[in-house]
Amino acid sequence: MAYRETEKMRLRKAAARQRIAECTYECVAEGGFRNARITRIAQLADVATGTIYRHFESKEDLFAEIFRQATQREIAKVTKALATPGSATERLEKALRQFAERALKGPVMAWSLIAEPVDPKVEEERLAYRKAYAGLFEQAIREGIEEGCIPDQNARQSSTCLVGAIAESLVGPLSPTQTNLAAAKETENNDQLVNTIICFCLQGLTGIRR
Amino acid sequence: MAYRETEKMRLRKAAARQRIAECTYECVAEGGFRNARITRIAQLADVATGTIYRHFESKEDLFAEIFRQATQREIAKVTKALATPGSATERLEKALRQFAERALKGPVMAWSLIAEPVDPKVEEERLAYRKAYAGLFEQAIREGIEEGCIPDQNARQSSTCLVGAIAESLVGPLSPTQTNLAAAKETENNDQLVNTIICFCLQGLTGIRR
DNA sequence: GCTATTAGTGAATATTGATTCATTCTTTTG
DNA sequence: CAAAAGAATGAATCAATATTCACTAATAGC
Repeated sequence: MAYRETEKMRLRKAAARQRIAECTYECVAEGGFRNARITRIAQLADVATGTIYRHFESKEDLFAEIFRQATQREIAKVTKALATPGSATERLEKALRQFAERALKGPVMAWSLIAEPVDPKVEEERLAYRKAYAGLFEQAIREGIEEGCIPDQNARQSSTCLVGAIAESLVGPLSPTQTNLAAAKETENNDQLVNTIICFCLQGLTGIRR
Repeated sequence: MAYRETEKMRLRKAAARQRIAECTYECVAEGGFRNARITRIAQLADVATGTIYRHFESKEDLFAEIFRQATQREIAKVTKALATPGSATERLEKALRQFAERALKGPVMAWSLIAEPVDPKVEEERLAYRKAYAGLFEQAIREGIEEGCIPDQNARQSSTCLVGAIAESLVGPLSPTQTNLAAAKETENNDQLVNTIICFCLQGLTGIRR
C-alpha cells in the first residue's frame, strides 16, 4: 500500500469540483444551458475536458447540480423576504420585488431556471424548484386570505399567475429587455417596470386599486 | 424542348409542399420544434428526406413558414374576439378567453409559439407575432383607458403581464396540465382554471374586484 | 528514491441529426 | 416510342459535441 487519499488531496479535489461548478454557472448565466459547452467550461475552469468527467458523471448531472445550487439561492432570498414582519400583502410585495430584481440582474439565468427546456434530470430539479416557489407564494396568499387582506381564491393558481406575469415581463420572449438591452440597464426604467408589474400582480390578487 | 412544367405538375407539387407543411405542424404540435426531426416529417408526409429540400431551403425555412402559418391563425382568432361590440373590458375578456382556450387545446403548440427557443429565422417570425399580439392587447387596453373602464397605465407592460400570466398558467412549467394531464382533460376543471386566470388578469388591469 | 495508486490530460471516438448528390423514376412533347 | 427535363430518392457525408480511454503526471507511504 503506497497511496491513500489524504486530507490535502480531498480539499484540492473539492476545490476543483467547485471551480468547475462555478464556471458552469457562469456559462449558463451567459447563454443558458443550451449554449454551455463542456469544452468551454473546461477552458474557463482551466482543466482538461476529461477532468470534468472525473468530477461529474455526465453533462446532465453537472447541469442538475448547478441548477440545484442556483435555485437554492433564489429560494432562500424569497423565503427571507416572506419572513419579514408586516401584513401578507406587504410581505408578498417584498417577495415579488426580490424575485423581479433578481431576475432583472441576471435575466438569462432567470430564464434558464424558469423556462429553458432542459434534459430530464435537470427538469426533475426544476420540478422541486417550482414546487418550492409555488409553495412559498401560495402559503403567503393563504395567510393573506386568513388575515382578510386578500379575497378568497385558488392560491395555487394565483401564485402561478404571479410567476408568469413577472417571468414574461422580465425574461420572456415578450420582454422589453430582449429587444432593448441598452434600455434595460437604465435603473430608473427598471424601477418603473418592477413597480408596474407589482401593481398589476397585487391588483390581480386583491382586486384593490393601488 | 421536351418537358415543361404543366398545371397538373404545379398542383401536385403544391400539394406535396402543403402535405409537408401539415406534417411539420403535426410534429411541432406533438413535441415542439426541438423534437421535430426532418426524417420523421418525411415519414409522416410519405416522401424521402431529400424531397423536403426540394420544397424548402432548409429546416429553418420550413419551420419559419410553419410558424408564420400557425401564428396567423391565432392572431386572427384574437382579432375577431376584440372586434365584437361591447366595452373594452368585455372585449378583452373575450379575447383572453379565446387565447386561453386555444392554448389549452394545444398546449405544446402554444408553448412553441410563445416560449420555445428557436433558430434565428423562426425567432424573426416570432418577433412579428409578438408585435401583432402585444399590439392587439395594447390597443384594447388603450381603448379601455379612454373609455374610462381601465385606469391609466403602461398599456404595453400590462399586455405583457396578461400574456405571461396566461402562458405560465396554461403551458408553462408551473402549469397544472404539465403534471396532471389526465385532470387537464376534464372540461369543468379547465373552465374553472380559465375563469380564475381571467379574473386575476382583469383585476390586475382594472383594480376592480369581480 | 522507488513503487503503487490515483488524478489529469486531450486526441480519438461515438452519436445525433441535418444536408447533399449521384442515381432512378416520371412527365412532357415531337 | 424516344429524348429531354425535372422530380424524387435515400444512402453517404458533414458538422457539432459529448464522452472515452490510453497515456502522463502527481502524490503517498515505505
